[in-house]
Amino acid sequence: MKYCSISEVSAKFNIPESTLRYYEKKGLLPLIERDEAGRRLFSENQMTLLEIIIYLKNTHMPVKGIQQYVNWVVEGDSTTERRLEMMKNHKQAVLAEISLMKVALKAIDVKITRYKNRMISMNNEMKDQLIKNGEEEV
Amino acid sequence: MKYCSISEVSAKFNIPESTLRYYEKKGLLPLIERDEAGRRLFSENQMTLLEIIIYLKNTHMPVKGIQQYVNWVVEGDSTTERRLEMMKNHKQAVLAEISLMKVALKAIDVKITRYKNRMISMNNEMKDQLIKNGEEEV
DNA sequence: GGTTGACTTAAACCATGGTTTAAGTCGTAT
DNA sequence: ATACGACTTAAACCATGGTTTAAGTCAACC
Repeated sequence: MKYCSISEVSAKFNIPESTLRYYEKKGLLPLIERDEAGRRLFSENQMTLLEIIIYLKNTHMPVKGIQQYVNWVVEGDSTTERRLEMMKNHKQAVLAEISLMKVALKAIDVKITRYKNRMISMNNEMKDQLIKNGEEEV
Repeated sequence: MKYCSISEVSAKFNIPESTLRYYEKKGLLPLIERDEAGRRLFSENQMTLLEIIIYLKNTHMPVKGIQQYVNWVVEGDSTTERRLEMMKNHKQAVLAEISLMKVALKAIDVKITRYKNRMISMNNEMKDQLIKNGEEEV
């Protein structure tokens, strides 16, 4: 089993060390061992857990939810059903959020189209103006 | 032009009145008129703006960004190009976020599958145990 | 004409999710 | 042996995005 220091984990996952300490304190990263000097040693398992924590964060699960999930992981197989329920619910929440974002994207696209067209007509008006000025000057 | 009171807007968009007041204070809802008694009157235009603000919030644009956008809207056609750029950038950010979420969803699906299978095997083990006990009792 | 109910304000308060600071301990390279 | 860099802790601090509170105004109904 290979262990990583906090700086290695920080570099690997691109997460500040302060955040990793904060996650430990909040119970998101449980049972981290220490070396003789008291420095954290992250096991493979913990890094795998960190990976899923990052996925849960990327899908906006609040820290408290992740905390609950991690507690259940630590508790072991007796919590499998609760974890299954949690992940199923979370999946639905994420799907709902994604579709909300997609609806918003459409509205944003409408804006983009409108602004593009406005740019074009403003451009045309400028040209017309130049031509008109040209005629008047001839 | 029809105007709405704050309670009507709150009900229509399902946003607390306190939040609408906060948005006004932060400059997200500019130029709101008042009746003789000092109560807010939301115009059609402002409600259209509120709708796009909600879309921008749903796609996680920070209040400061929305503020900037609204300032440009108020400023008028001379800011069309900047608004176009902003919306194009924001669209890319949203697409990136959605794809991050979709990657996470796959990891969540893996968990769901794993937990389902574990439930099944735990179930089977229980049945085996029952059968074994049955045989021993015969 | 007094009590409701809907609104107003400024300012204090809150939750979330970290980040920063200060003071101190190791282990190693010079 | 000492200086340096990497780490430790607890506690204070911060940004974001609201929400709540307290004190007051107004219009309308009874």
